[in-house]
Amino acid sequence: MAQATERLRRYLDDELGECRSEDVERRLDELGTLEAALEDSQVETELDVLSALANETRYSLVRVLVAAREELCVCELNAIVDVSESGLSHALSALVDAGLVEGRKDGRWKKYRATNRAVALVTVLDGSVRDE
Amino acid sequence: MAQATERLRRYLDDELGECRSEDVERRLDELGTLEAALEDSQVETELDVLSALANETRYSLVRVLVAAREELCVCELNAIVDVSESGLSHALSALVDAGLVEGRKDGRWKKYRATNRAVALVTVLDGSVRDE
DNA sequence: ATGACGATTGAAAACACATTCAATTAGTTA
DNA sequence: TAACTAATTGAATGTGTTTTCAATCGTCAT
Repeated sequence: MAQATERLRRYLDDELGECRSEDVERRLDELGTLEAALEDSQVETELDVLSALANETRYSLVRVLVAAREELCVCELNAIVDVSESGLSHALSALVDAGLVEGRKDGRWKKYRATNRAVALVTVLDGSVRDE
Repeated sequence: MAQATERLRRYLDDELGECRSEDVERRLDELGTLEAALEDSQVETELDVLSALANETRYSLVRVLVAAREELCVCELNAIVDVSESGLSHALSALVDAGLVEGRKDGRWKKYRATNRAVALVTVLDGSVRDE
């Protein structure tokens, strides 16, 4: 960190023409404010959501459930992804934890549907990737 | 797969009251259509974007660059994250590959800014996580 | 030119994750 | 109750990712 702030001092010196140690302090403070703009717990949740989506199996499931606009049975989702029955169950469990899908038991079948969160994210992701 | 479609047949039988093999075929076809609604290459890109974001170091960088609304020097970003100089460079490189940040060389300094894609995703993610 | 500095790169080590297998739970039917 | 089926769970393994270290590239100053 000592090395790093020294470099920052030189950078600010370059940018501002001059730079006292209080300028470095101020900049560090500004950067810290940018980072802390959001609660830690919320950032943590966002990372959990991203981690849940960042996997081919799970993302396929979410995409299909969003596109379906209705709940689908596990036995139907089985036809979508290329993992074992157990792997599918693990995937769905992770998506539930991330608040991306909701599960409901219906007799001996279990059905899952996409949450609003999943719809919003898939929609924006589609849009932001389509128009490069 | 043989086992799986057999289960699907029983499920459709439950749901429809009856189920011939053509009903199973039709349902499998419908599910395939849902999955294939988007080009493979685009889904691949979306997964790359998600993978790039799904990491504490990289997500912190993106958040700060989005919040900053201006380009920041690598030496400034160094103060944000808790990795080595080399680790920071690797992280930024991955973000560039995913189209989430853009880099520009300015003399001996290098500056990065968030792309529209990054702004859109962070914004929606914030919104969708805030209102549970 | 030479040295110092900012930043990046590639390879290795440390670490985390996804998938499977085996066992289990819970619902349904006989 | 016992047998069957749908789905889940936990542990283990294999695979991929993150991080660091060392070396390198480009820029600026002397």
